[in-house]
Amino acid sequence: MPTFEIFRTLPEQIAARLQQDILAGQLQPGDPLREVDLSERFGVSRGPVREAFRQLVQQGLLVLEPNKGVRVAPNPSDEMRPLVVQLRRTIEVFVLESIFDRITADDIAVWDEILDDIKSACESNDLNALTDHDLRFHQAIVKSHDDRDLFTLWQPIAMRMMMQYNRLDDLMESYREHKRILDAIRAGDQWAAIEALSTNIQ
Amino acid sequence: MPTFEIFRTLPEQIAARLQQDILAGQLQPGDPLREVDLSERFGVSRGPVREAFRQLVQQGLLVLEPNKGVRVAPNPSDEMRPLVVQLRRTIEVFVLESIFDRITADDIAVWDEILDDIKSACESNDLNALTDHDLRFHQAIVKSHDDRDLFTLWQPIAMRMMMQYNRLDDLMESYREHKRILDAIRAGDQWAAIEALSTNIQ
DNA sequence: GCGCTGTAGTTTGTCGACGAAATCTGGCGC
DNA sequence: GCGCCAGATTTCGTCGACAAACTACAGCGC
Repeated sequence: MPTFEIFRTLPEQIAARLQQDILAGQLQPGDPLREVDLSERFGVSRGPVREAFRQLVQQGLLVLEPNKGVRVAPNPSDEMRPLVVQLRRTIEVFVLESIFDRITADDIAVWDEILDDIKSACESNDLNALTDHDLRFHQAIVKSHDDRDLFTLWQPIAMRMMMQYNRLDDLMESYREHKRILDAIRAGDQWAAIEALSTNIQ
Repeated sequence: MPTFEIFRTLPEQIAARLQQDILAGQLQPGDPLREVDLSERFGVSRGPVREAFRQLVQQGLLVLEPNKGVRVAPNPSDEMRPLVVQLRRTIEVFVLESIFDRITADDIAVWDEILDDIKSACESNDLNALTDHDLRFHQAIVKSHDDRDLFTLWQPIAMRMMMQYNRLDDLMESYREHKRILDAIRAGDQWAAIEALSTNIQ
């Protein structure tokens, strides 16, 4: 029995941890992951680890070869990036369009907090933290849509982009982009919000 | 690509079977699925069934409530359909654009066979068979792209559409639409092929 | 030297069993 | 009759063990 508090299901916790490690580059594309290694590392049996693997496979972060285990997925090819960008834009713009007049002060408060985290990460030049908070920012927007199903549709697409998070030379630019989105939302300017969102996704 | 599906693993076979049952409407939205029932039905243990469940959850065909099991997912809301249509069009058009000048006679031969199946299903007014072959037709196109990852990205989106396959009054129209796509490809007319594909996806 | 083959060792795939959470059911108090 | 609580039952979550598939490598024949 693990000694730490359980917030979500065991497989979810494991998947979340591995996702961090992969997006942070501590696990490189091609690296093999063994079920026993991780089950020992997390102090659980192989079952939950296996389930976490399958989850991450569906999200595109791992690739599965039957009877051979999983490896960290290769980065998406350059050819595919425009497609993935277009798909992600389509979804997030759709969300913004369909909830824009229903956004509450609470929503904005949450997003503001994440924006602060983004700012901190940019200021301290911490790329890993920035990747994490950037993801959380967009996650929060997508999840604010009533239809929770939308999030499961968005996630694998967003993951493909997060795997190669090296678009900006100046990290601070990321903070400015997200601030522009949130400011536009706060001002009730839907066009500007969508414009800023589209600019941020590329 | 082989003309018939090759199933490597047990969970894959189970997932494929359940997918058929769901798309054919033999399992209705909201129906609960119990692990022991299916493990007995397929003569396997609960492990593989569990894994198949998780796979179908990620594809949007099932919904999972922790500690409560899985149910057949509700049909996508009408509000979401335009989004899903746009996403699926984006991907399939992308595939067609990026492989158009590399399509071989073998590719077309495979697609022709599936088109025949579609024709048969339309003629015998068999909606379930049509759903199945329609899915196979588009699967074959998407899978013909080098990047196998594209398929995993496409699948959950396509599934959302296949769950409500009731667009046409006259089934024969489906055959004509797919024939138009394939004829355009055969004639080397990229614009017409994309146009026909977009018409088919709605 | 080169390639094949068989064997040992590693890793995944599957299974049956146990414990935990949720649901159902019946009885009690009001 | 109605609502609530407790025990029984069902179902999921997790585990440890066994079986099957794959890998690596040494030995053999050519």
